[in-house]
Amino acid sequence: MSFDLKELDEVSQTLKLLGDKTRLTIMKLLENQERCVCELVEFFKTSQPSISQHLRKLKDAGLVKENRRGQWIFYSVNPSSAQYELIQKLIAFVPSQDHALEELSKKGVISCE
Amino acid sequence: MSFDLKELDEVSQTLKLLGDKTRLTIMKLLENQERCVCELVEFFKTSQPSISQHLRKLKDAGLVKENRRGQWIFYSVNPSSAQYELIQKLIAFVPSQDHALEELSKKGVISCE
DNA sequence: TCAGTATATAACTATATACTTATATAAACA
DNA sequence: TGTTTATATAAGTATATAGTTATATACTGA
Repeated sequence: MSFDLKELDEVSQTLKLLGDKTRLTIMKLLENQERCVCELVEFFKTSQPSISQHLRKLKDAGLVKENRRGQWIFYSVNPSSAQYELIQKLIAFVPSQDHALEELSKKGVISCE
Repeated sequence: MSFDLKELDEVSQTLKLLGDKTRLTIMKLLENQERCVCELVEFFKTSQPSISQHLRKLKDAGLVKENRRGQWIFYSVNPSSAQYELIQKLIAFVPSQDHALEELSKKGVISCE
């Protein structure tokens, strides 16, 4: 397989992964800081297994990395990914989620530690 | 629905569309010039309905436009799309298909007019 | 008007995907 | 050690998607 074919696969695979609203938003949320699974579950108001499965896909693709601290597993963008530059450019087009995050921290939901 | 939600939908919808290797490559091929359906069918060595259906999705999303000239329908990138800037940035990451196009034109396949 | 060519659409099928519920694993702490 | 909390995984289901084959539409030129 040529280098070009591999690259095309990688780019389209990355776009397919981020073509899901939940995963795209997760990457946006991780843009500047790590987040634990429980924060993401609260944010999306969905089930914990659903978030875990999305994170698993992002991790398998090397787009995020995990870091366990005690009971919590914190996820962050993986800057070593071959797709890092592409990801950065992509999430620049995703609207900031700051207002929604604020709502959550007002309610005291976001605080794992 | 808030503006942000709409934008998130639009971006993820665009990424989902381009998360398919065929459609991503079509957008790359249309980067600098229009192409008729028959050229794309030859290029991908796949069925005509398959290409037509991919083009239909890209057109429904407003990413490409069509221009009939005689029997042929030429597709090109739609610069008026709200996603145009995103698309431009994305396809910059897709490897050039020039070598493969050369093969085709050598064989005289690409010449609709 | 008819035959040929280019393209689109419809119907069907096979596969992929996302979500749910149930359960397993791992750490914390009493 | 037993309980609680955080997270992952497995299995099942419903929906979405891409491709195929068959057919329809539209243009061209004799």
